[in-house]
Amino acid sequence: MAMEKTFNASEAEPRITTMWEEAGAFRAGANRSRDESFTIMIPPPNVTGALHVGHAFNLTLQDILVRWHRMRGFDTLWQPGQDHAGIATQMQVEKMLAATGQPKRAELGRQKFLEKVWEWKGEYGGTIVGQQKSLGCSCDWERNAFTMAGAEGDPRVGHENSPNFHDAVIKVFVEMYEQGLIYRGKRLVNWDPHFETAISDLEVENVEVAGHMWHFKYPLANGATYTYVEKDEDGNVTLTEERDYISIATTRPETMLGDGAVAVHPDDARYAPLIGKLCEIPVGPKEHRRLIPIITDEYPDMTFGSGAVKITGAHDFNDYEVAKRGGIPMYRLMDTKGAMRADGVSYDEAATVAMAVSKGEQELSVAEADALNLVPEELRGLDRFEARKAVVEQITSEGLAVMVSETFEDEDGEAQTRLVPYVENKPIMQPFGDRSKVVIEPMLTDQWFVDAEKVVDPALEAVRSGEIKIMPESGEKTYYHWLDNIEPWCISRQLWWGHQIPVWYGPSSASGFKDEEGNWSIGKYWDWNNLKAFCASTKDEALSQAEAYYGLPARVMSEDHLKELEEQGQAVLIYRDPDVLDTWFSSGLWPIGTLGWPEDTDEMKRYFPTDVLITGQDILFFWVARMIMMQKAVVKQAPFHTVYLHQLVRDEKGKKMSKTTGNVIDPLEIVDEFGADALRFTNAQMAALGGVLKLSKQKITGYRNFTTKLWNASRFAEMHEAIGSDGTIPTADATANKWIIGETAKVRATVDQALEAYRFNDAANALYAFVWGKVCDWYVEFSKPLLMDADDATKAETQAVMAWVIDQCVILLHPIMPFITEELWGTLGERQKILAHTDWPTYGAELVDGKADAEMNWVIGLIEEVRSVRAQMHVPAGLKVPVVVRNMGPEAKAAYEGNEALIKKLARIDALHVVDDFPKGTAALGITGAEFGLPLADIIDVDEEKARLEKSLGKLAKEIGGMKGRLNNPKFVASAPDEVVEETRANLAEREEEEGLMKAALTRLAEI
RNA sequence: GGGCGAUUAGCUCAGUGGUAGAGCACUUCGUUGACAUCGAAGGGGUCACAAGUUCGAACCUUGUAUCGCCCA
Repeated sequence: MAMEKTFNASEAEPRITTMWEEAGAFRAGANRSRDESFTIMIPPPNVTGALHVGHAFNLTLQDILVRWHRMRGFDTLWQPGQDHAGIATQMQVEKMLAATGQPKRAELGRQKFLEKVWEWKGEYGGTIVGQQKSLGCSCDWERNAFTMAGAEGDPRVGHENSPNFHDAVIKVFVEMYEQGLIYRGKRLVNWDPHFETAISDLEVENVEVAGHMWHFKYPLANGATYTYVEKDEDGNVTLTEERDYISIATTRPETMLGDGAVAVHPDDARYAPLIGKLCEIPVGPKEHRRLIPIITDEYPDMTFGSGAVKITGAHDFNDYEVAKRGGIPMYRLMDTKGAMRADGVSYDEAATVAMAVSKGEQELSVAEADALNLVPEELRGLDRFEARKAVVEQITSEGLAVMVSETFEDEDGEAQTRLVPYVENKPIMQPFGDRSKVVIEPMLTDQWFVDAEKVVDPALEAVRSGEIKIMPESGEKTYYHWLDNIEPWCISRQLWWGHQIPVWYGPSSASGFKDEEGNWSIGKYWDWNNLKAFCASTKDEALSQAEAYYGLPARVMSEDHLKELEEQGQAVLIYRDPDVLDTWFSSGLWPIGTLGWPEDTDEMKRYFPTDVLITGQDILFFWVARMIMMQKAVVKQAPFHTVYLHQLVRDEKGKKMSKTTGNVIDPLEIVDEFGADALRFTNAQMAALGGVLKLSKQKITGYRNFTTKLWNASRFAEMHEAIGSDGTIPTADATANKWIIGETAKVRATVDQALEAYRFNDAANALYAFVWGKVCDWYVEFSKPLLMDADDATKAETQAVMAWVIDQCVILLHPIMPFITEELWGTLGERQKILAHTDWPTYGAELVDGKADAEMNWVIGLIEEVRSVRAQMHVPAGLKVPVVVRNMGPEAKAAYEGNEALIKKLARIDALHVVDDFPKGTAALGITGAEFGLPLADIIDVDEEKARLEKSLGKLAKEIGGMKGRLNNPKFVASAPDEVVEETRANLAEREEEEGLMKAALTRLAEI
């Protein structure tokens, strides 16, 4: 049955996917024929996710490596799975609840809500798996893992065989806690006021927005004054002014209420007399204006604004550091929703305490400072942006805004000047929650942290020592830079969907649990700032820890009953931390958690440590570095030996793809339109190490055309019964056959070398050039006379060679283009095994026949030269012409005679005449080994031919000049490697031979 | 401001010391026994700039310019 003219991807791909699945083709260890294992852990996509081009790219590279290793007989595992994605999933489910008119999250309560999440996950969590399959990903899908597997409520849908990831996460937390690597503390974190949780840096998008910079006067205490002097670069005084204030610029006036100090640079002469003095925050009730100290710190930039900055430690990351260094109190101003605080004592009382602190009369612990609400009554409860307006308004109306003069036209059109508050309109970088889209608030809160400094050293060492290699190398520099300056890692999230922190709290002490009358009286002994934490894998363990600690029975109180404490009796009550762990904490354990750790599983033994991690450069810190740190901390091993980082996939112009720009390419649409193979080949082809990834439909179209080309070459082979090789390397007599066998061997070596070095683009380009440029352009053409006009033996030989060559193309292309190749494999022969399990070839240079190689290159050169001259001399394409030759050397004679049929056909020559002299009007061919010419007396255009020859001569002269120059330089001959000198000599000889021919031809032309 | 990187054909990009490349686009020709999702031929480059190292530099060194990305 004749093959269709093109490959029908949309019909074949699902069919082949099913075939692979039914055959269990991708199970761990499938097609294994050797002991070495090869493991890749998929970077787990969010369970809420849908496949985008970045995934498609990333997955293509992984699949190429995995299929390549599987075909080579490695014990191969590509571990798939999904990440539970705390915020994203919670958000998705809340949306669904709203859309379907169900009760809200808060109304449902934690337990019920989590049931809904699990339901949702069961229904939609597998979406991306199907999409990954449609790309041809050869993961062991039966092992699909999930980072929440085994957690409370897990109904095991879609990740039936996942190891109990929850156990692994909890065990690691407990172990790290016990080793002192995890602690709880009050620190500044990125706070999302919409979701009311801490979020990671990764979930923050810094966006440049139009902002304002207000300039305010902070009056000096007690009406003090100083001489403010400004100088230019040369030290000339440009401004002298008596001032009773210090000028402060801010983009966030509402945070002024929480200022703890004003800082200036220690080298800033302008403010030197003010150091140690107090100044007034120009906002809040007059009678309770707070005074704050003027301190020095390296942080302020003397050249920026006034050079003085206000320090609000509880609401700004830079200020936080300054405040820590300078012992400046940090006053939190907002609640979890980003509104100004309404809790605590009155402003008067709070301000009085803060004043005492400023004056050094009192000290506050971090917790005490945090408890103090310094928001004036009239601003309490206001949204932070409303509060900003109010603060600006108050300060300005009081005349404490810095004023500048402005020109305006009065009613009569006269130019006038007036003083206006100095407010700069300027772009500022503002942090937004990537999901909530609200402005992120740096907020001082109680959170759990991994003491990263304590686990960073083994992770740094792993890369420094070469145990782990990061590609491209620039990634290693970035890695060092980040790890050398590592910050504590906030791992708690105020969410419900996630691994709940395995810590229970109780009172710090059980002494005095009974009052004088012997009655139980627990509640008043709770000091919320001084709790005892019990960290344990299970509730029962926590309880026994607590009982041992208190010497009394302990029980876990329900979260809902915190306030009923007093009513409880007969036991110490402890409660569980309601927060959950950062999703990255669990995905940090991905390499071991998916393999069943902490159980001593067969998979851990076989597949860990894994081999390569392929992921986006953007999560080097957030995931890769943390995985290395955690695996090193937990199992004392590096999780992988190679990290391959790639960039973001962009549109054809290099722009980020985004829905708002409308330049998003949907990989699933591409698969529908062009087939998965075309997308995959494009991905491989653009995967230059460290390169910018620009994807365009045009490029994909080109590689779709390539699949068609391969299909049609196979179709040709099929038409001539040149199919069904059994894999035996054929032997050949015909030079063309010998040659293509050698070319195949060469490309196999190139592809292996390229993949060995993760140079996917080199592998793809080599295969493209081979299949299209060698097999289709030349070998198929060469084979035609051999298959159709030659003797039976030659025909049979050529059939065998072509069958083998096409099979090799299909095998070598399989890792990049699995579908069309699997289809061809099935179409072109009766096979022992499916292509995905076919042995990868190992033949090499021994198949290259140097003589055949040289001969075919000479033949190709001759054909190209004839075609070129024909085209330039306007010989009609269909017209067959004779060729004349003289002074034919033995090699040229053998080469010509051995391939006469091909040459005649491809160059459209009807006969070769050996002559002593070229007839007049013969166009010379620049071929070595003989003088060939095209006798074109009737049609030759003398001027055109002259121009052509002169052009060739010009090129030759340039080349010859360069080579002669080098060879005449004794230092070149002395210092260059011998083979380079030899090569140059040989090359020069050939070019000079050609030059001779051209010159002779030019002379003859002059005779016409 | 700090860090990392880029600059090669009209476009997108390979190219780690030895004759400047590919794909696309462009021009001309072509229904030649697989393929018009094709074939043949062709045009097109001071390898950003400057200095240095070297027999030899797109490649190594230094500086300059411009443009990205990440972090502040």
